Amino acid sequence: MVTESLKEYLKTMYILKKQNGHIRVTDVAEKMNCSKPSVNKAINNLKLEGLLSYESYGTIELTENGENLAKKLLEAYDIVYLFLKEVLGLEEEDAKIDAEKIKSAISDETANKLARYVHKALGLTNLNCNYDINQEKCRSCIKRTSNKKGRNDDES
Amino acid sequence: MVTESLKEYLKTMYILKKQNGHIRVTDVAEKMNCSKPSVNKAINNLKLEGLLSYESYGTIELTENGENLAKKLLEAYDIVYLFLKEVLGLEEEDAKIDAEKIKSAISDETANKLARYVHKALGLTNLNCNYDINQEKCRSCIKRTSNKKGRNDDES
DNA sequence: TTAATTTGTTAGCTTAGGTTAACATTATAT
DNA sequence: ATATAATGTTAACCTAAGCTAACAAATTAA
Repeated sequence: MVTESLKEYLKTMYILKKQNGHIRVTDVAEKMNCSKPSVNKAINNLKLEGLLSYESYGTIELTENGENLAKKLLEAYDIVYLFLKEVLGLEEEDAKIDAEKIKSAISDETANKLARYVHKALGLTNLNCNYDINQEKCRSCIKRTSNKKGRNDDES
Repeated sequence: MVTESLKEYLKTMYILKKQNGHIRVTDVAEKMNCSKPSVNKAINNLKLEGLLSYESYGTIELTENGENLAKKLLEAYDIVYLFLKEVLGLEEEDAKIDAEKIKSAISDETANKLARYVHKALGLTNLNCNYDINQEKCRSCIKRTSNKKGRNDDES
């Protein structure tokens, strides 16, 4: 079973892979504020779930399934963060904290509806944007649009 | 420590008290889809936290602290539910499921900002409404206001 | 190239939250 | 009033998630 905790590890690993090109136990432990043995346990469990491949002292690689799940979770984080910060007007730090918690709680359906809503609320047009955490499509598209606000073609 | 799980029990007990006038182990177990021994454990822990008073085979009563916390949690549930259903347009069942999860995840600050936002989004005026789950102030005020929409005095 | 440091693993423990089976108590119906 | 049913409790167990201490492997510096 992929628990909430395991999802956190998975997401962290995905980000580390993008940032550093590799995933190390130590780095995961540091980012997650937990011990290395805890990371080890998570690795074993994620491996059992087919979300990553790993052999002792080897390199950690997310499988296709693992990467897809990580992306999905990160997309949810991103859209919730945007909503809290840009729509509700929370402070950045508060928005991050709550987005982190909310993103694990919501269904795909809710995430999708929220994405759609946030885009409209902020006057954005490109709903096919994927909120890619790395390219930060979503945040940049907000910055882009905030300069020429008012545009808002309705297609829902 | 008042864990998420304990909060669920507390909230359920508060509702049962309002609905039935009393709180019984069996009813809590049924509402929570868990065993009676689990309820027993929760009772002991909530008692340790000073959130309810109880003696074996006696009656369960929330303390003032317990009642206040329960109310706060329920208010959060209500406002999140409203947002999901009325603003995002989720199906009732989906909204309930996600509201249940989200309400435990968000900070007071987020709940307040969301309440404010939902009221504005729906054209409501009485922001001092307390979203009392029992009197359903909030839902009824929506029904009330939806007949004379357009009114919207800004005071944030 | 070997000693020191960093990184990863294992073993054993703790806590929170849940379970079932068995028992105790209280309430109800005859 | 007492047998039956409903309700509440206890004991013993399980799992997930974390921890520390100790050890093993790999990397880096001397």
